[in-house]
Amino acid sequence: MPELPEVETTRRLIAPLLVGRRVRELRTTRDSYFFVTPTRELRRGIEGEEFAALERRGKYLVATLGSGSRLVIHLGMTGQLFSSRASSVRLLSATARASLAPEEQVVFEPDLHTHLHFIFEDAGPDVYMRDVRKFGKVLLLAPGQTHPRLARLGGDALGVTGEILFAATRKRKTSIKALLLDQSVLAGVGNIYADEALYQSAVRPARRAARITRKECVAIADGLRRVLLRSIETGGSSISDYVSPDGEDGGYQDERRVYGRAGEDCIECGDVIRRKLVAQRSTHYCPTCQS
DNA sequence: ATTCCAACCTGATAGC
DNA sequence: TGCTATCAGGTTGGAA
Repeated sequence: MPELPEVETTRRLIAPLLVGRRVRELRTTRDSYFFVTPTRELRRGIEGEEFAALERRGKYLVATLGSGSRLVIHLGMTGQLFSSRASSVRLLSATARASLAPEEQVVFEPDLHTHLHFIFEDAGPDVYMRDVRKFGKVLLLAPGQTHPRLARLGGDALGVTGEILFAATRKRKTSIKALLLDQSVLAGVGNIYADEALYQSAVRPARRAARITRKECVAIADGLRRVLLRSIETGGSSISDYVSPDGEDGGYQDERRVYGRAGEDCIECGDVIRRKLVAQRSTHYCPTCQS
């Protein structure tokens, strides 16, 4: 779920819990696909270091350490980065939820999905990263070192313009939806916001990119920026796993027009929202409003 | 060069 | 109740 608005919300709320604090201990789960950098190296590079800055690049978080090394985190599909003070049922498995008494206070305890546990030298809250499906990624870059994952990224989706899209879509045989999801074209757009932006701009997701007019490219760029900014304002979308670092749900799931609304009525025209596969991804659109 | 597709991993849910 | 099949918001690498 974490797309640009969720990652940006996470960045804003977790930055005060990282920047200016020195790590005393980093606990991890066992090495796996999840860790691009082996855990021993991670611990060696991070313990004793102070976080100097936290930036976002597309859906990646990049934390700079005092040493000049950079800790790169991708939340994948189910990644959660949060404070030990966070309290949310989204941080628990369904079985754990079911055994909760009504109104019982949720106290988070690290479980087998909690892959990172930062403990700091001061007495403030710990920071956790949890990721059930392990599609997330963690890597540590030496000072000045780059990585193909970051090098490949296109411009940030918040800075998209009609001209950028128009240039990127020419001679592309693929669908406009697939193009929006391509992180080397635009960094930060995922399945939810691609569908929402295409709805806002009245363009069908399956349309061939090269056939989109300049005017439509402007509409799509405007739609993207509007949807992404509004979602950031509301704290992102909490549809299945996403919670803010404080344990709060986002608000944008209540403002969705198409994503996950197949079979329901279009807010604008009353026609039924459809769902079909485009670019091998579940895609939602209004057959009347979008053409 | 571009597009497609399986793979990575786990859990929730629907259907039998 | 239990089993199986299907589906999930992402990205990669290699095949087509």
